[in-house]
Amino acid sequence: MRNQLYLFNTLTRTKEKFTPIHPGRVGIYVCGPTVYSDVHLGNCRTFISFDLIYRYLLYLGFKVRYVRNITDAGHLEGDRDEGDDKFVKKAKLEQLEPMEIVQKYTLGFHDVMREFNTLSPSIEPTATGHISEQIEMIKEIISNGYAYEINGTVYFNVEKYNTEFPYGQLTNRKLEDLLEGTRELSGQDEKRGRLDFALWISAKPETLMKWNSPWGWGFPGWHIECSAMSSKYLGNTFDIHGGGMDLQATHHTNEIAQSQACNHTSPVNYWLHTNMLTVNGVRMSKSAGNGFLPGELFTGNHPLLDKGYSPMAVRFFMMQTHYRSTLDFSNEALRASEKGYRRIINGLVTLKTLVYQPESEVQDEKLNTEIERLCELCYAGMNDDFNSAIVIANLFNLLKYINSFSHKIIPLASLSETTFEKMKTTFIQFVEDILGLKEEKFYKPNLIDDLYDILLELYKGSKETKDYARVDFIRKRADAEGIIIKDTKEGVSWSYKE
RNA sequence: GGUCCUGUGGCCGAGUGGCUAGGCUGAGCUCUGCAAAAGCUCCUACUGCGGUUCGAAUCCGCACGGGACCUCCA
Repeated sequence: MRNQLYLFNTLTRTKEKFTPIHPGRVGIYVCGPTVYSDVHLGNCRTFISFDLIYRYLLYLGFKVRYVRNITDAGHLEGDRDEGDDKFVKKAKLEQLEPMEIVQKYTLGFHDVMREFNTLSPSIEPTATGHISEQIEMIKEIISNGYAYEINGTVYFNVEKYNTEFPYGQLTNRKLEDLLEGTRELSGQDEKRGRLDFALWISAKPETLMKWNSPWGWGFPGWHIECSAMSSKYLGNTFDIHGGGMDLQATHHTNEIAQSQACNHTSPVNYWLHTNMLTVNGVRMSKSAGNGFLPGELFTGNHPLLDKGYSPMAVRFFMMQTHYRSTLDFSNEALRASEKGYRRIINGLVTLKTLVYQPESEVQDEKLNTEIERLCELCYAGMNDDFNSAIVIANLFNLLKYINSFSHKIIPLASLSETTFEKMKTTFIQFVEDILGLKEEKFYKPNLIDDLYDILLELYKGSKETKDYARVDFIRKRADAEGIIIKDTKEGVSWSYKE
């Protein structure tokens, strides 16, 4: 394990040295998507950022249990603890069963995550699969005196909780300030406190997704699922909890309160929050309607896009920025990243072909030191709160040398074999294993067809100049690849060898 | 209104109390049949005004600009 990992803890608003609860093991929970519609690029950024974090923890040799949930129930529209569940609303719209919606968008989400080359979490629990755990937790919170039931709905008593624990700790806010930002309770409200939130919501007759509970038929509130599932799989106190910054004030604040009220302990040691993706300076969000779907981005089929950008170019684009900074989306920025990504990958391919051959030449002491230094800077970058931007900058610095070696501008033998190996493994591991970038050979869908066309043109040209040696060569090589080149009356074409 | 964050070169983006990240773009050079790639060089910034300091873009204050959260959202 290299040096020490530091990470920015939202709870303390400082960069802290990372010390896992159990040496060598890390438990991490990340709030996953609500699968009632397609994930947009902003959602993807969070998951890609945590993929980087997960990958680096693995790289450091930790045994990591990475839990990322799927929210497939109980997520209300609006803040009044009434009205339909998002899934039901969408289901009515699409004339589908709620679980059909869940299935459709869960699969879609997984496809997108795969395109972005993210590693799968260790456990991907669903809210609907953990209803009883949530009910048990709510029961415990009630019996501990932090929640009350009214007409089949259970509310968390924030003001009472706040007398013992700092409710607004995660966003550094006092209860009075929070209260100031909320509306007066109207006569329709049944909850007692303005900040109280629902743990369990009573079902209406038309509610489709409902479960029986001690408080009657209903469904769980949004926040309780994460508390229930994180404690189930990671314990009452675990190492890292992550999510987008937009979840900090409400969802995560409530999660802490629930877990504390239930388990009498603070649930998480390190809270990590990723920043937002913006479009023209404004946050990308579902409600703002400025979200890009990954598919639109890949194909370029969107009014704001000049062209399509490949998944790896987009991943690289995100990696060039630190996860806690906002990232502004523009064609110009994306184009720049696309080029940068290709340079890195070309370098990667080049590097893999480089073979060290010691020569009698004198080694360059300073060069060895410099290369070693650049390698160390990559580790230092990641250890400093997963600063992938620093890593990439230093990879480019290394790339300059890699290209110089490859072009024999600098003789490779001026490096010691140890330094060469270090450069090689550092570059390859950082690009592939940590940043999660891979060579996209054929992200251009028609590339192979186009290459056939080129081949056939060469073939035709060779026939015209009666270069039969070349003609035979092309045909033989194509045949070896399982492709038959045919001269027909209509012209030259090819088919698969039968 | 409340609570915060932020303002870096043509663009995107790191970072730090003094040792000028990096990428993209543009210009030039080397190499080169042409081209590409690659290497080298140049364009060298930190919103404005004060203050602290031997020294600040980096710390503090004020002003202005941008944004987030406080309501569903990664």
